[in-house]
Amino acid sequence: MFPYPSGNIHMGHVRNYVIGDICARYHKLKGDEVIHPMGWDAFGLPAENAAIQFQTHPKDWTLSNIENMKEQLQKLELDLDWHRELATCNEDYYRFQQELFIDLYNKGLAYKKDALVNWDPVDQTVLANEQVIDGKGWRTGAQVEKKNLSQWFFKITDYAEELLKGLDDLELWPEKVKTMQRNWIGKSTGAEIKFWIPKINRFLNIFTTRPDTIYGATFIAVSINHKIVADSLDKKSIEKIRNNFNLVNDEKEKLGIKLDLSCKHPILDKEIPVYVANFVLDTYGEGAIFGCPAHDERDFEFANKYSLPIIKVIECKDEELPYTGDGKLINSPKLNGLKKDEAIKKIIEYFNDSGAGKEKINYKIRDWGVSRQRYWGCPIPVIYYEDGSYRVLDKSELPVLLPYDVNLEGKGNALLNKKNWREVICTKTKKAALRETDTLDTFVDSSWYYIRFLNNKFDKPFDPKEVNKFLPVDKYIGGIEHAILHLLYSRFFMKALRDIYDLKVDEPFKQLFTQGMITHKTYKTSKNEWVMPKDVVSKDGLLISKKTSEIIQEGPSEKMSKSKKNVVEPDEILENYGIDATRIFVISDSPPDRELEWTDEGIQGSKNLTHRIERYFSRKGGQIDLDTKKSVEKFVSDIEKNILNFSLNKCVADIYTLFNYLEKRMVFLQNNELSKKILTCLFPILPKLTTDLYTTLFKTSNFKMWPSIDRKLLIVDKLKLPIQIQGKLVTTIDTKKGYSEKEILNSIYKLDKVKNKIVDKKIVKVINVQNKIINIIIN
RNA sequence: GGCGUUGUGGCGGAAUGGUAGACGCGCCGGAUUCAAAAUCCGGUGAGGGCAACUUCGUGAGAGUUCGAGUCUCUCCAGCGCUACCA
Repeated sequence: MFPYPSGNIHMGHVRNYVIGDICARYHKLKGDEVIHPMGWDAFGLPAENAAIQFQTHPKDWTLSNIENMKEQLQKLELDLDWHRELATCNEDYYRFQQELFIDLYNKGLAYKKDALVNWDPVDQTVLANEQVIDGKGWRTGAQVEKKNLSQWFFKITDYAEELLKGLDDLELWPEKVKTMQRNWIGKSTGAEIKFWIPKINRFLNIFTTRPDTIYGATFIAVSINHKIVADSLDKKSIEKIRNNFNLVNDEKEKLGIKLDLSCKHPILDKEIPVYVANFVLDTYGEGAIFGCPAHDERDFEFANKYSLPIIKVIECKDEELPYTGDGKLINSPKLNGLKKDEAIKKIIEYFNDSGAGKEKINYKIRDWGVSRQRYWGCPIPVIYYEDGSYRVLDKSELPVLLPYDVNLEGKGNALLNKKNWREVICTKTKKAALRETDTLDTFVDSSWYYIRFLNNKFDKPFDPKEVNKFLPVDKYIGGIEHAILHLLYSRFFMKALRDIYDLKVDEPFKQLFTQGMITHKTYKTSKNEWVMPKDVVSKDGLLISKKTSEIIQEGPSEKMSKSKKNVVEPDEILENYGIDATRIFVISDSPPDRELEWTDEGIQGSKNLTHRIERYFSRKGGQIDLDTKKSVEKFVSDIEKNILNFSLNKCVADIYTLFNYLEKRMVFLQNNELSKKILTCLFPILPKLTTDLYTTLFKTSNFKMWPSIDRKLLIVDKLKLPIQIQGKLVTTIDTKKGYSEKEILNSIYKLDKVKNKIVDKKIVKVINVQNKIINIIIN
């Protein structure tokens, strides 16, 4: 995943990109065609905030950050395709995004509507549902407000089913991410039932997953934003109710107001009351429910509070109420005796016939709101006429450039005040018009950058031939924090573009690898001030501050963060330990998908390993025999397997194992062909060191291809065969592969350890798993 | 509450159903050094034994199997996501 140019590379970036770099270098050595790009997710709010704070311009701030971070990445000597570099804030990127917007619009996948949207009062912009966490803005943490605004949306809901189904085929994605996406899409199967309201002469549509409990329905509840509320109460009363709802302290407390309406029960000859209730979500289903208190916890609570009847329709004990499990239907003439699933099937059939309802699938996912009331983003290519109508521009009218000269100090979106940019004459109608001042959510930028990487100079967004040839991305590496946002949006984009451009690609990322975060111990003074690790020294068993000599308390290891100051700077680490040691350490201590604790001992140990390898190749002597060749061959095979599995921590273990073995036997390979093999396999992990050593030993820095493995050398004939009695290990014996069971048993029975155990016993059975184990069963 | 995921030495972690603890860190001995760092050699799951050796041991309990860290079920704990989703 490409980074946001915040100013500096941090250790998380280093880990992310080193993992990718090792893969890329390995595949290049294998002769594979590798695309290993880098770019910048360069639009977004921090630039605007920084611009105001530091009296600069978002563009200048962003571009200078990019320059700085690029320099830092280059210090890491990552093998990146810099010719593919892109920044989403540059015209040559976002103009093509405007084309894609037009494509989406023409395909009916972008539309504008009035909607109750999430408003972040601090960032002064709308947020997508995915960007609201616990009712708070994902960046600011501010309580999100509801506002009714006219907004652009992408119709991700059209793809809900495909996005859900597609997850099953993403075998190389972590289960965790797939689960999160499944939950977010939130498919449920049930029925939509029509309830007739005689007084206003209309139906109320209600979605339920439990149509089998229809006979137990004793009330209806709708959301405060439901149409029938607006139709039956005046604005003042609605506001009053809304305020009452907002006053509730306990989020789960149920509140309801009875409307002067009642609904006909769709089967029984009775009417049930209609409430406005605070627990009914207006964004799910149609914003209305029927309450079956006997078999739903919320309905039960509500019914008790407002003394509504509770009718049991599934067999259970009274004290079990509300009972939500399966059971035999009762008190339900058409369904009595049936179990839940049968009852659901039957009642839906009945509704189909009577016209009172039908089977319905419902999704939690909502359309993606992409309008942002901010300056630093991709302008939406739309103009508005004085009568309020709008026109989406033609591609020939692009690009709509983001003006540079704006006043960011004012209130709201700076584009609103940029008159000479905003006011235009429509080229088609010659009428006066105003440009759309909202910009696109930055997640739109990142939803297709991997496509643009294929050809960042192309004069259209992409070349379908290249897309079909190279996509999906084989290996995609990044943090898990994008499990829903970026990774879901990108999947949607890929599918939408597939349908617009008739592409052959269904998914953007074939394999997803989520790397773990980097943690570090935290340090605090007695005044609760955070202290950076580099400012802490150990003295007489105490930790003290280098600067002030205050005593420092050590806290738990937590994710590196500027606020807790428990960070180490990549620049300093590179300076002190070098590229290779840094690379080794970020992959060595933990599997790459788990968290890694940064420690001084750890990075020092990695440094020592690089010295040791250097030293090894400077020494001479020893006899190269078959065992040496075999150990090198095994090394090649293990490293390869572990790189392919992202088990990079095991690669480091393989390195230690190899050198432990060679040094123990005092075999120093020097400029032997075996050294070539070893150095080639080490190259993806330790590019700098191995290049130097290779040059010294072989007078060239041109690595050959990744060595092909001689399978014969991987065969191990010598064998320590475990001998079990009753499945418990008794001893091991040295033998060779392909031993004869009969002969080996004879010798086993002579062993004291075995004799002692089987004396006076009868051997019932001997299980010989050839070359693996022998298990003797006695009675 | 729901879903997912993880539980293995002092620590990070290895183990296609077949010798649990590879490899590293730390620690303990020793060599080298005036001394330290670095380096090198040896040891290091727990209990018992002078020893050969022996018993126990992968969160708990059951099951499948000749054999379970690994598969199944039921719990427990941590982590993550989600949460009035009808």
